Amino acid sequence: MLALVDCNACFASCESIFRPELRDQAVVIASNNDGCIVARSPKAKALDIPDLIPLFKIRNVLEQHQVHIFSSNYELYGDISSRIMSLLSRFCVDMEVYSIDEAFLDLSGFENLVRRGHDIKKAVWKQQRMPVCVGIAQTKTLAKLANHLAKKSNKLQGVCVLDDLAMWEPVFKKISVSKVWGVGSRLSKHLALLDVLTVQDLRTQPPKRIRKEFGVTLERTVRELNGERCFDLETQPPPKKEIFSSRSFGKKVTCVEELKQSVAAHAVRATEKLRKQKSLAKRVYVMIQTSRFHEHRYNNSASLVLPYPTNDTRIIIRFAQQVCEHLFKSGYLYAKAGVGLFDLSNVHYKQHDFFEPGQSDQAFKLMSLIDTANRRYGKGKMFLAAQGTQQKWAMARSFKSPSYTTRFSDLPIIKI
DNA sequence: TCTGGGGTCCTAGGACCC
DNA sequence: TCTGGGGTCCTAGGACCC
Repeated sequence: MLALVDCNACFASCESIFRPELRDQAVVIASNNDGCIVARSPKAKALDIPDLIPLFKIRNVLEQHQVHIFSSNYELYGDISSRIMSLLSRFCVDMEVYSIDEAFLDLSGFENLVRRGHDIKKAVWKQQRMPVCVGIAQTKTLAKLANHLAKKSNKLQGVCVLDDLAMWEPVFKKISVSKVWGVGSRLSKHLALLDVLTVQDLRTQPPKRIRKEFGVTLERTVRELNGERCFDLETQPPPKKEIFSSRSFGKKVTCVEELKQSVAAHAVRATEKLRKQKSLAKRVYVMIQTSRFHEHRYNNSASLVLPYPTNDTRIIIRFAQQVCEHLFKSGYLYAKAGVGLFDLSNVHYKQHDFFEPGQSDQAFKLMSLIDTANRRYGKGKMFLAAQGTQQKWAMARSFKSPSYTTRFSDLPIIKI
């Protein structure tokens, strides 16, 4: 059996660890730039403060009820999280850290599961002062559902074991299908058209029909709801396949230089994460956006194939800024920018016609040549630099494929 | 005035090749 | 009136998650 252990109001609970007097008060945590509410203590939930609501919309309510407002402190939460995870690992044979506040535990071989669940809950409270709920079932999807029930029902006291599924059918008939892991708002609406409204409705659909209508992922979900394991425990999380850094600005940005500054900062952050997991990136992606709520809108993004897989901050900044310049249009109030690193590979990735990470100086010289060519032959155009050595030719080859996405097609190729 | 920041997976359709 | 067709790779974008 699998257990899902999930912290209750994680960020608000983290703040309460060091200020226990907050425990029984209304506390909310705001996102970066204090934009939205991302966590609420039970008292705050009782005041009907919605999740993810922009702070400015309910400022009055917060003041009226003297709600404590915290800016989020992700370093702190990450630290507390890793201590909790290490504690949880002592309660199982295997585990998957699923998010900052959730973990799946493999409880194979344990007998009294209700008791086990309560032991876990008690230990995390006693040692880390973090309230958690525990859902236990045969599959991840069911464990998620069990956790949801544990959170909602007072009777269960924070631990729910879904073993005999037939017995739970009356409950499944009362839970909206949107509570199922993997079913979001769009899918719920689509399912409603087929009269699939509850967990029980979805459970009893023929998997083949669901696959045809909705795809393989939802088919797996249906199977999981019937106790058939389709999603494995990932005990060693695979390295990230994409790495992002993006953020809204505190203040709107209008000039390209400021935008490029922020893109550089994101490139640095993303590259740090890249190196941490010992990967190289082959593609850099940049997006810039005006506010979604502003009338005068402009969103654009593009990606660019790097000349060779790299984790070199200078190279990534340079290319990211170049893409940024292409995307930039003056006359807009930019609200957000981001940098992504795609097509990641292991550092030990060998492909003889690419540069090795240590050779970035050579590559950098070539970049300068390309720059020179850009300046000489016209701004906004990317030229191919190709000179004698094999390595440089190798770079040339990688440019020959349409490196830019469609917005950057028709690049002239010349020899310098 | 002020509206999160990450990620993953899947699919459709275009490009390209033989 | 005819203008292959099938496989594969790539990309954009949708949908979901926390």
